[in-house]
Amino acid sequence: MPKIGMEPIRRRALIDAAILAIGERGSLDVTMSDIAGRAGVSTALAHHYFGGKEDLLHAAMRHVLAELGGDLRRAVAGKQGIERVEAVIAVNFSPKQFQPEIVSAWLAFYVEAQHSTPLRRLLRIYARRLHSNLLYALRPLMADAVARRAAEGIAALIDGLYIRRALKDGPPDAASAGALVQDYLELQVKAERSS
Amino acid sequence: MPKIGMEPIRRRALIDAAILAIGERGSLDVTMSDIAGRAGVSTALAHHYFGGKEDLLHAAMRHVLAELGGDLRRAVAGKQGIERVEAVIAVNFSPKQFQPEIVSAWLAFYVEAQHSTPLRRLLRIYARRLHSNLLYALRPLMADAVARRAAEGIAALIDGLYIRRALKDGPPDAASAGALVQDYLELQVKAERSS
DNA sequence: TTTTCTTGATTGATCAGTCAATCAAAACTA
DNA sequence: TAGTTTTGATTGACTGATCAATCAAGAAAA
Repeated sequence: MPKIGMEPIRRRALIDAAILAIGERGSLDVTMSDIAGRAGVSTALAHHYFGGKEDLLHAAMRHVLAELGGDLRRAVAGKQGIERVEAVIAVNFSPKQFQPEIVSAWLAFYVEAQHSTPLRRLLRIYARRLHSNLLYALRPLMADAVARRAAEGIAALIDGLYIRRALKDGPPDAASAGALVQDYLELQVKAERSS
Repeated sequence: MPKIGMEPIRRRALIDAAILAIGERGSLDVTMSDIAGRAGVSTALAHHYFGGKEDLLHAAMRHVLAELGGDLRRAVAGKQGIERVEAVIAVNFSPKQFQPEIVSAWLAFYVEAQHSTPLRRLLRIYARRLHSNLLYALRPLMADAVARRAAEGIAALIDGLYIRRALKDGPPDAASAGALVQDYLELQVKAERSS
């Protein structure tokens, strides 16, 4: 039943399968055979479309990153100040992004980035964008040094809550995890007002 | 030059080598041959003393955990309230614990714990102890619900800063990472006093 | 001599990656 | 239209490399 124009369909199926496999296993230590099987094709086809395992894994990571990046861009569009920060937090704890499989995949990519320069570069770009996003929104609300620290803290809190989610430890639901970060933000803003 | 009583020496050397290897690689995906080589022995000897790879890795993790646990117990001994919380924070960002290799090893263990029940159990025990430690110290300082949230937040912040350390992102030195958590603690305490 | 420590060599399993062959739609031709 | 060729899609079978685990044998103390 081969038809023309299968390529984009297969690529997408393989990427989705890879993310799911990585998310379930919690690490990049998955076999091509597992991924291909989930996508309903042979390993040879995965190699045909992606070249090698690394390429497929990197494509999967780029997909996860682009997905979050897109959500983030849409969420902050036109927003300023505290509303903008709240939007950033909300996206990170949205049902779509805070899914256990996606969170686990993130953690796996973080680990891999430690010894893969291209992956680290990708993550660095995303981290920088998040940071400047937060900083831009926080600067009108507080002194520069405080804003920098707050941005740093929010980013770290999000990462920490992601880890704890992957381990099924910590706050069980997205809502209370998000509330915890919101609370941190409010504390910083209040402290600044009373100074 | 085999002598008697080598066992403890070799075990220790192999565990140290394993931690170093895991820390450098940033994941548990290290070979017995690598570990044994670092310890200056053959792979066969590693199997002789530890049975299998898993056992050695678990022993390494238990060692890292025991080390931090010991430091923690010593640090909080006799301390109460805010001093106790500060001691907990200080230990987590001490030069010994915040070393890049140790931090990377932690991250690797976190990842592995996602699909290893015994490892998850070990981590869970440690996490609980940390949590109740913080809670016990925070309760006199603030309302119960607030104390719980603060404990949750401090733990998540520490984890988040560990991740960022492993990725060489975020605050570069232990001091400013620790200061960030201290700042969070102070905000919570101040907010409580003014309510 | 016995016991403890140690290893080289080997085995078996797992996997990424390759390749030549198949299949079926699409495009072309008479 | 009917037949033929081309082309993209797809796979099973194979290869080579890596690695955990085993084992029987050797070397040095006791």
